[in-house]
Amino acid sequence: MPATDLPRPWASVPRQFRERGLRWTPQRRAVVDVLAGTDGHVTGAELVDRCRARDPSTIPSTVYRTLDVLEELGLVRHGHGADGREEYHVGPGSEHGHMHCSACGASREIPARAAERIAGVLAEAAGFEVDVSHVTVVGRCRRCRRSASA
Amino acid sequence: MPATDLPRPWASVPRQFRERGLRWTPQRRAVVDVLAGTDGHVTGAELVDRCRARDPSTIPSTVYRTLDVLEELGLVRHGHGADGREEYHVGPGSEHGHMHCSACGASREIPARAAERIAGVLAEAAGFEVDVSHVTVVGRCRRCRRSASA
DNA sequence: GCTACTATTGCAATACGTTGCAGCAACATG
DNA sequence: CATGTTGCTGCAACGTATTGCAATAGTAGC
Repeated sequence: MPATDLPRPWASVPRQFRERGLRWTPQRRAVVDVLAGTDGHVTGAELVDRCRARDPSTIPSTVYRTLDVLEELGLVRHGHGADGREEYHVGPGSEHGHMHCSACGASREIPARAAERIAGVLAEAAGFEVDVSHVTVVGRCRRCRRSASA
Repeated sequence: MPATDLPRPWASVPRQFRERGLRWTPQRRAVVDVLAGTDGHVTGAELVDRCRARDPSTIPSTVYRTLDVLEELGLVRHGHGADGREEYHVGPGSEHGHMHCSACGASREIPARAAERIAGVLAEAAGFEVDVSHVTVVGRCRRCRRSASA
């Protein structure tokens, strides 16, 4: 199985691993395969499930440890959903936080423009540099506000 | 044990329970007692531990369920720490989010003024009404930024 | 292809929270 | 004070995530 089997953004991952003295194992490849077929976000548990679907012998701790490594390499980022569970953003370039409506359960991305302004506010007020992609704010979305006030 | 044993802001809690058709039980009283002796924030696990310190027979699920009820009554609010664990803010009037520095581990409150501006940004950009006290943003604090750039 | 080095795996144990359910007990009522 | 309702508790099982450790298996070098 040549490494070129991996889709575009992931093709060079095995090399990145080895260059760092890390090892490219079947288990890691499985996780990366699953991530490559994932669009946007996944929770840790979902990822474990999908890996298990391919290989029932998959061990959760291995998946989580692989995700840690991938995060160090900058290939995924993780945050926490409204309920505090791990949530992974796949692929660099998709940095964004989330807004979660506690009324209807919907989750939307925070627009980049808004995220920038928020980062600006915290930088100015407290000198704090926010990791935008780690943020999930909870509240009520436009629709639920309207129907509540009606 | 008269209800007046409970410190100021909690004295009327038993009544609030009963008025809603809820019951005032020894277990609930224990949780409220512990909360009354708590300043600011606690994690769920901490709360369970403190309850167990008073009464080793305390059951975690009872504590968590009591916290849910107290939150519905508006007596506590919960958010999620940087690692996604439950974190309770004790007492109304202390609505605030947190900034957690992933470098040094410190946690500070988000200044009310900044929180307002952030809420404004999201309301304007997406019509979203943020529950400020549920927010924990992760990033780097002023000090860690400085030492990193040096 | 074989070897040595050591990064990873698998597993078991642990921590934090949640949920379903049967039995118990608060409390309003008479 | 006895009683009926039904909200709560305790328990056990489960879901999600993390950690320590011994055994395994990638890799580089020969």
